[in-house]
Amino acid sequence: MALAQLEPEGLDAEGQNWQQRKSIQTRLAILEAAIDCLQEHGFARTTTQLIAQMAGISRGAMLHHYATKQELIASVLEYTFFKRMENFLAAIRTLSEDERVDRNAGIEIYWESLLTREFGAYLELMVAARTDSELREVFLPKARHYERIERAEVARAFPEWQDDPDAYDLAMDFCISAMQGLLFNREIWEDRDRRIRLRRFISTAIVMLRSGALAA
Amino acid sequence: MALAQLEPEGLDAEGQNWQQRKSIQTRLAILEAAIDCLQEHGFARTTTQLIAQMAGISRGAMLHHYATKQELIASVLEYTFFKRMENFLAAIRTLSEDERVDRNAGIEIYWESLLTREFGAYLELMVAARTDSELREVFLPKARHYERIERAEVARAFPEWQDDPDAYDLAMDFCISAMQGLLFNREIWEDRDRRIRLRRFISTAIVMLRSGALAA
DNA sequence: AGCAAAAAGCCAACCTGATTGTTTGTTATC
DNA sequence: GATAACAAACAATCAGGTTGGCTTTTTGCT
Repeated sequence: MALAQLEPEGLDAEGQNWQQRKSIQTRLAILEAAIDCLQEHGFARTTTQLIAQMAGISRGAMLHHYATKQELIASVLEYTFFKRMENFLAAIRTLSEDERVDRNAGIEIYWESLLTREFGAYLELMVAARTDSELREVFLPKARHYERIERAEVARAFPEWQDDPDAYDLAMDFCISAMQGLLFNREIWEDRDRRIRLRRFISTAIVMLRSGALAA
Repeated sequence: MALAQLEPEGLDAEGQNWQQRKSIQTRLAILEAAIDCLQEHGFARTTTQLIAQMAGISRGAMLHHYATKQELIASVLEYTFFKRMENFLAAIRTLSEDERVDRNAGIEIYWESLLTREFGAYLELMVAARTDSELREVFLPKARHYERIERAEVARAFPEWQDDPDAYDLAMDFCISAMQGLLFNREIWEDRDRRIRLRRFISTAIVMLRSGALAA
């Protein structure tokens, strides 16, 4: 149940020969282009043509690497989750114990991870999967798998929770819900100060949950 | 700033003549069909053909009532918001003071309002508007307007908050974020008990916020 | 009141543009 | 020579919107 287990295969290995290196490079360009497309135009308007164009290759070349759109989307799913998670955990590890435990700085880092291109694309797939049955069948099993990995990895990064696993689970559910909900309403709620106040409130609630003052 | 002000025009008046009544009836059938389509297939796959088919009329007839898809969507937006809000407020008014204030029953009613067909359709437009620039221009101004109305109407339904408007604003933001975030992750989090526990936690946090024990 | 013109509700066929996946061909690498 | 990377053209499908026509209701004029 470790993050490293699901590092996208075929993208990291420094290939020996020219063709492998070229292939990896092109695949990465396609994935990054797909992320941009998803973020900017949404899943529905993310056409294979647009991705290829943004990646700077022909559609034919793209369909050589990813035979179908579904196959590409599955790769984007893995890639965005892994990249975001890796960056998030790396950022958490840079925190001092004081910042992490007493000042609850992980919350803001989590919030920032929701504002990345990677999560933008992931989110787009997440909402599209609610109504697109094909995507749903690809997305749900993966999302549930990722969720378990995320929980385990984050638990390791926040050892101060380890003596109360129930509270930790609740805090995770709570943090994810509240933050993602805020993300969705961000554009409707124009008042930035109010959004900041909400994040501070969420943070306070989590601290109180950890201290046992806010038992469910 | 009252809900009644934005009751969709042309749908409620009991028209005198036959044509007006027929027209209203058809428009309602179209709106309800659009809600079903949005909920089931998502915005991207909600085609005019599908809506017409589900409403039991021809595409030509539909485009007679709503000349363009954008026009129809704008009507769906108004209609779903109004209908959900009206039902929500009506349900709140059936609560006794004890249920509402001391047992915080409004939270569960709000949650149930998020599970309705109307909110399902509204949500679909909300997420699609994040990346569809045409829809965005229709959605954002309306959503911001509705948000103000919602706040004012809900404030009237929960008079126990009226002596602390700042806490009320925060509680609203918090409740909306956390509940909608939960809604999004509902399918990923398979454990129903954990979801119930999260709602209880959110409820507790709001009660503590009202009592002043959880100042931001 | 009677009747013709106008308008409303409705339908079917057509047109244009876009998207996906397939097929065929070309060049460079193994 | 076989295979991989890539490109371009093709076919099938499907979207939204327009046009013309048909039936019923409403309106206005005598």
